[in-house]
Amino acid sequence: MIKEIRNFDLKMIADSGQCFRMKMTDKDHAVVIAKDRVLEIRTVKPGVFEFDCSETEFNDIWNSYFDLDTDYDAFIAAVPKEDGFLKKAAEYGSGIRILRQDPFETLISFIISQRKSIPAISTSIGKLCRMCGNEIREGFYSFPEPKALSQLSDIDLAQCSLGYRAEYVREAAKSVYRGDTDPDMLQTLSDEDLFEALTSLKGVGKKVANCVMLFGFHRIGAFPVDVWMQKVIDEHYDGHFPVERYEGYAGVMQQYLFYCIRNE
DNA sequence: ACTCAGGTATCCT
DNA sequence: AGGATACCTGAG
Repeated sequence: MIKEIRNFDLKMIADSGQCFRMKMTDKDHAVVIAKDRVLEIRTVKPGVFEFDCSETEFNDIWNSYFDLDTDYDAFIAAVPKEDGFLKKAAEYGSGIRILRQDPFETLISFIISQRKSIPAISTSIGKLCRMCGNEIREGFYSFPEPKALSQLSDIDLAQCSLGYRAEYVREAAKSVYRGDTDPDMLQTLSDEDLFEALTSLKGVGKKVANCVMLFGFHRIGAFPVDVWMQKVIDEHYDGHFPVERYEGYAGVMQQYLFYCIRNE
């Protein structure tokens, strides 16, 4: 499958921090694991990509996963010229898209993310998948189902280097497995109610809830503020970022800012 | 060996 | 309400 795609850069997306299961295998090859699928992508030349899947699979799965029907130029163009910093950041990160990742995987991944470095997060998630995901291809494992994850022993969880997050992960998995937390139901909630539902889970605070909303439920108005974002906001926005100016898509701006400062 | 990491719960005032 | 503190462990 050869596709011409605007605003799509493999390395930018892999490094954007929204996803822990997409890796660059070399300069222009990426491997993504999502659901029960593994996908390899190659940059043929700027703006042109080869996907190692059928056209049907591309249309059914990956087109939506990479949010390819959304016009990101419009987001970039929406930045007012008064905000030179964001303007520059949006140009710099113009290859980023907000992936439509699985809600359960995103929830667990960002619970794990607290007080961990990105490499450490990837390691933990990789161990979890190997431990109780399905081997979908030689050496590649799917993200665990809620049932499998909720049934891991303390020893199993400790082996995944979860530390004090182990209880959070187990309880969240249990809650989903029991049906108390139902991703399909959550999807129907308003942003406010979704935020409430997520933060009612132990180990899910404001930042994690916003990441899960943005990356797992595609609520692109969600605006996660972590230590990096706080630094930009303090240094460039006098302590307050005008989220209200970007009502409904502030999360896209967050990604541009985040990517920019992480790579400057 | 030593610090710090994409935070959160809990315990204060 | 808002501020301080402990927390598991791997990566650099």
